[in-house]
Amino acid sequence: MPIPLVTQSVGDALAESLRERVLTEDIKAGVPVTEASVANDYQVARQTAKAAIERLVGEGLLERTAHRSARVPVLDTSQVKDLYFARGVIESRCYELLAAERRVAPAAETAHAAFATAAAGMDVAPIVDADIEFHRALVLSLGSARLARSHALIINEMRLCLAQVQSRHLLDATEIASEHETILRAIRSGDAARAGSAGLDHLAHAEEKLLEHMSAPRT
Amino acid sequence: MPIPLVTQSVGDALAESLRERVLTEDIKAGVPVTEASVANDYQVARQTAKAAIERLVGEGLLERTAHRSARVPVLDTSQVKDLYFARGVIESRCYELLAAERRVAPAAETAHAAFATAAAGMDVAPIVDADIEFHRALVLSLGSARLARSHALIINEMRLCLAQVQSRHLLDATEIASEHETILRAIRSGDAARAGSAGLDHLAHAEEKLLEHMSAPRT
DNA sequence: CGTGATAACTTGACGAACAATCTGCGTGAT
DNA sequence: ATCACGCAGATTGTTCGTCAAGTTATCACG
Repeated sequence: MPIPLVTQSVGDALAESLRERVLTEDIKAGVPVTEASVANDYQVARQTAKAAIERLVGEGLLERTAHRSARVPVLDTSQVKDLYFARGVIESRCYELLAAERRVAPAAETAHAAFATAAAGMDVAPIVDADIEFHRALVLSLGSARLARSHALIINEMRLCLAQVQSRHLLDATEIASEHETILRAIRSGDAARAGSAGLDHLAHAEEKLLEHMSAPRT
Repeated sequence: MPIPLVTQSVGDALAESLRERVLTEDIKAGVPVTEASVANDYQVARQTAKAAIERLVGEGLLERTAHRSARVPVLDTSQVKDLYFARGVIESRCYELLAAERRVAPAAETAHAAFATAAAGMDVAPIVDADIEFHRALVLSLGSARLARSHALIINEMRLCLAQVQSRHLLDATEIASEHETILRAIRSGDAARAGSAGLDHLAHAEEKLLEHMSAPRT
């Protein structure tokens, strides 16, 4: 069996960097991301920048219409609802299936512990990352590449959305941790129905707070 | 509200044509799809061909490693299982949710009827298309753009797989139609559990026949 | 107050070029 | 005969320059 090496082309690295900058709100929503500006910022050819931008468009992290600059999409409430809905469809079934196997991946345990650590700190970003990582690890532990891919697409858009809203006001780390714990316990005990519904509850809470926060301020 | 117009850039049209050729096995699995050959076939620049190829790679319809030509992936049994598994996760939950609303979209009814029409004919392709369309319509009727997108990705890979296998031997149109009918009835009657399990059964049958056919011949 | 023309900006697509890399094949040594 | 080596061909990665086409905003004009 060949041992795989990880190499990265300039295009790959560019797309990755761009994706991270979008997800961390380093590139803010609404401002145009022109091919020329990206090419200039990274000192790459316009074609290369174009390819990277198109890749992100394909992932839903940028949006663009013909002959106009790409922008980070601003998600309105209906899109947020769609995001949570789609995520709920996938995740709740995943938790049910995991419960049927009574299996919790070590990665999920790790992420769960990491969340507690992050929650102790003052920064918001690590908490969000740990939260996301927890759910990603659970879905990933089912071992389905396609499912993980679909989930990753949705999760990334959600990260985008969480980055846009100043999420520091709306997350209660203690509550999130306890909801995660509930999900894990249901999975461990083999209670599929409860695992699924706990997942949905968790999402519903997050969605509710997020929507509430989105409609309130004029920011 | 603006009325949207549909225009297509060369790149879009190229990607679409290429996708169709891949899905219809016009471009056969295993044979290299070089940028130069695509550029030459369609009389477009290599960059344009490259962009289209990269898009299909992103959709999982082509695979490629650095500095090597793209090829239509040959799906082995483990990949087929993954495909059906991921599809089952999404579709079964979708049918449950539709049953909760007791709602069957007209498009699904249309597709169901179209399946019967196609089944009467001798060609296999229309039957496969109608089958796919039936499931697509059901998922789409939930109205979630993200979910539809995830589902479409998986469905397309599955079309690829069905095109590769000479599916004429393994599908019993009558049986498929009756399984579809079972799903619809469960949804209409509001029986969520039965709708979900009928969906899973349907997929399990298809998967079983497909795997059986894949392991048998030496082709 | 619209209407239309103009200019600036941006993307769409092309063509050519060179580097880096993979592949296969022939050569030569063992 | 076989294996390692190296070389040539094919293919992608990336860049540059150029032109066409489309979008947006401005501004003069009727």
